[in-house]
Amino acid sequence: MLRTHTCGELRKEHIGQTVTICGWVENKRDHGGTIFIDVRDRFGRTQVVVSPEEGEDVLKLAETLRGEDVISVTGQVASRLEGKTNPKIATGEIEIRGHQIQVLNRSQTPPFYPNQEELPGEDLRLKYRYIDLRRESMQRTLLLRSAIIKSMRDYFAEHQFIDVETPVLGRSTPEGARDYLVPSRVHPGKFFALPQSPQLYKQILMVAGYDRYVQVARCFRDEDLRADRQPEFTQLDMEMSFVDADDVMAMIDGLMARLAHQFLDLELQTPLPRISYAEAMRRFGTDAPDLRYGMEIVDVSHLAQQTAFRVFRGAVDAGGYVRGIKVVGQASQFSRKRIDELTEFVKNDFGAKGLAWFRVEPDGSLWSPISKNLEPPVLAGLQQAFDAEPGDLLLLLADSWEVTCKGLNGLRKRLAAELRLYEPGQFHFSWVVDFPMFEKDDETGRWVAMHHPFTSPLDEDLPLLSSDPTKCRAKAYDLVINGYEAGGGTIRIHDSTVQQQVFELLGMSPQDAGQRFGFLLNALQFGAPPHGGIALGIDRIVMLFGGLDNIRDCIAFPKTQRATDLMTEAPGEVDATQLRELHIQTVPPGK
RNA sequence: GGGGCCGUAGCUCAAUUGGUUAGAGCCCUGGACUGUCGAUCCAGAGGUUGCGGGUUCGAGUCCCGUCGGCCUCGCCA
Repeated sequence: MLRTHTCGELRKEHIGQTVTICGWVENKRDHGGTIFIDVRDRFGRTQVVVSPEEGEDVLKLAETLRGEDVISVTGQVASRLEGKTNPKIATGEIEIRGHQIQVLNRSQTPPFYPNQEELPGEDLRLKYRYIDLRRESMQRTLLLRSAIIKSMRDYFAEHQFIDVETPVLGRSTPEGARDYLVPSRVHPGKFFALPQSPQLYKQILMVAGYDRYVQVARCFRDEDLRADRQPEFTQLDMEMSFVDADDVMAMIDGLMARLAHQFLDLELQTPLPRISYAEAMRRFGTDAPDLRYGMEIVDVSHLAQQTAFRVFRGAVDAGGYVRGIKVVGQASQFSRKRIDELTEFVKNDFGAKGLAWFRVEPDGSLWSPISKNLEPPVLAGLQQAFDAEPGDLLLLLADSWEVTCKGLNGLRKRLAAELRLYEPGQFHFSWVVDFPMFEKDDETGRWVAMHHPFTSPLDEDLPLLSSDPTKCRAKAYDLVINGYEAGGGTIRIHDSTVQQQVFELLGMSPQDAGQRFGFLLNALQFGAPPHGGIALGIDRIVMLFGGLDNIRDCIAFPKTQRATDLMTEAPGEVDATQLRELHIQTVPPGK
């Protein structure tokens, strides 16, 4: 070892010892005679003092040091002078008298410093990620991530789960997200796909009798990025045999309680609250509602049927809805300009035709640019439906079910953030359950599986598979934390006739199904136990637990929004030779 | 593919309705200084205003295009 101690561990009790520390020069304060150097490693910061009595050589060397140089310092631990301690750092009561300094490596002047007060632009941080990762907050997050993953692994190990690795090179399955493809050199014209999740493998492990499987698995999806979405991300993937949905959720309840206790100092009440998909859509307009605050959606479609006002009446006559939310007591905060911004927001982002709004006047009446179009009983009905008090602001959308859901969810989230309807350290964990089995694909108009085609229907909904599949609900459950989908899972079909029925509903012939998932269907015929599981988004959980607002800050080497790596400049060009070996020809993008 | 915000010194930012030689702090270079911890003080260096066009007597500022970063809709079983 080149050192005897880290930069974070020396205390008063070490006074008198001769030690060697190594680290980066964080700061230098040169008084001409005496020089102070703060040496930093990931464990902390220690002050080194070089005074003239240490000798000409070491003093001269100390003068030349610059930020981010890597040095080792040998010297005696000493008490700081009376009144010169630094309570801001853990080692602030001591300092090292720098008898000997060795420069292990000089640093060029870096584009930015890890301790600079204003964060540089994110592109710079990503290009020089090795410097960005020296920042204390990045190190704190990666340490948190490491600790969370360790705790998860410990938990599952304690519950008899076996960690099994599954392939990264797999077979492309056309459903779901776009695949990242890997060409096969050995098989011209054929491709591997990187896994979107280890879904099929873990089911096969259940057939193989492993009973409880867990893996920290890297997953890949070639879709556009968001603040909470990366093209490669990490799942805590698990699967259990001989269980139903309650068992899987209970297992995760235990994990979440453990993590919340350990990392958030929060005692979760388990079982975690559950809400059905239908209720979530009705009350919050999303399958991942943020339950830290209210501002629930109110449906006033029944009133819209009683008015001649075309905007409202037209929406319901066309099979749509009039629904809205109430901003309590904040009407005065909403200028015309701000409401116009919200209107543009729902138009641009969710395809709403407009935004209707009402201010509740001191006398309790509703004022709005459109109130003259509404009959007094309708206005009274609105006020009653929203339980509107003076000072409240009502925001309504008259549109299809989907647009009212998306728009009101968007408004609700945006306003909650702007109006600070929740505290920074506040958390809400819940389950959303009873998802529909099927949803309509807007492009093709076909029915597709909402989760995946192996999801089991609810037992009581089995008859609906033949009578009214759209009403059929699935044994699917999503873990939602503060409005983010933190995980999702299902109980799988283990009955081949049910599986066939589902394939048929999805428009898949037995031949189609066999071609796509033959290996799984085969496996299911050789003694498949009832089984189910879940995958948790580790990056998102770290993001939430760390109080961060973007997933890149929880990943050591993330991609930009355009799915590139600014540090390595991946993706990059490859040699023609490589392409030839892979039997690949590239076609320039069409205009 | 659509909507939005941003791009000025190595970094973070400023620059009046379009108007003189584009400024500040930090960093960097040199100097002074024996107890600082955002050290201090003095001096200095540092600019293709992302890039390319255009409008104008005159563009960091306005217009068009383009590149890059971020937010978002679509997309993400």
